[in-house]
Amino acid sequence: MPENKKYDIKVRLWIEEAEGPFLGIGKIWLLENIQKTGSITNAAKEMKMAYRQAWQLVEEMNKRAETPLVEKLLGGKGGGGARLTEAGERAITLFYEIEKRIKDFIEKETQNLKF
Amino acid sequence: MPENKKYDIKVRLWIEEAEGPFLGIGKIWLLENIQKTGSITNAAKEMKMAYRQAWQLVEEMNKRAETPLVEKLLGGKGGGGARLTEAGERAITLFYEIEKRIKDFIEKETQNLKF
DNA sequence: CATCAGTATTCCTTTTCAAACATACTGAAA
DNA sequence: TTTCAGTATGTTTGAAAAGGAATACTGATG
Repeated sequence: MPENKKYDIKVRLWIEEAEGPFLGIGKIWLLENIQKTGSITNAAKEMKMAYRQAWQLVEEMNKRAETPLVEKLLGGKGGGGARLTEAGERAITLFYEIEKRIKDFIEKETQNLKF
Repeated sequence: MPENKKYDIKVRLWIEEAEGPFLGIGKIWLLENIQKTGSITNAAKEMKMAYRQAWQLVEEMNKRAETPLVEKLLGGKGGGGARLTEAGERAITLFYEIEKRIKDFIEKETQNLKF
């Protein structure tokens, strides 16, 4: 009688666009942190990620979405900041919705895997 | 009227086990090539991957499956070789089955994404 | 018109991780 | 008992990505 290890299915999903991967869970987290902190700088700190990279991700998202997901405020009181556009907020919601549907499906459909 | 880019959902799935990721599409391809060529060396060549790495992947798979997926033949005429065990063959089938079910589901469930 | 905090951007260092290299080991068969 | 092709394994190298570090830019506000 074999010792019966436990195996389960993991899945990672992302939105793809003509030029390649467009939006995955990493960028979604970044969006959430921008929403929460009001700036790219603080979002990056929160995630222990370099500002440089966070900024690049935002650039890419904005360029490749039909309409920008993040609105950036330059200069002024507090130096500026960043906040989500409506499209940005919708992106978060939509992503999690899709993810949940898929994960629920997987949980239902796959059990007792053996290798 | 916006230019309507096309977005779709991509998914990558793998089998997870206590110690982490256990079996994804990369290892499945390796299994298939071992099956096809009869050795790790030739499978690796086929995939333009270093023998060393292919061998390590096989080791890992074998250790972490309940029963080895690849049987290795050492020395002898032709130097030996490798072939799939029954468990190895089942792994391939099972993996693709699960993948197909999930991808079909995604295709049905998600269309007209907008960002 | 100086300040200030966040955005924008370049450059350089470090880390990581894959690929390449090198070298034993194995055992059937001639 | 030599050959041979594949397995087994350590070491080295190198390229790409991540991670700082440094610097300029922006504009509301006092």
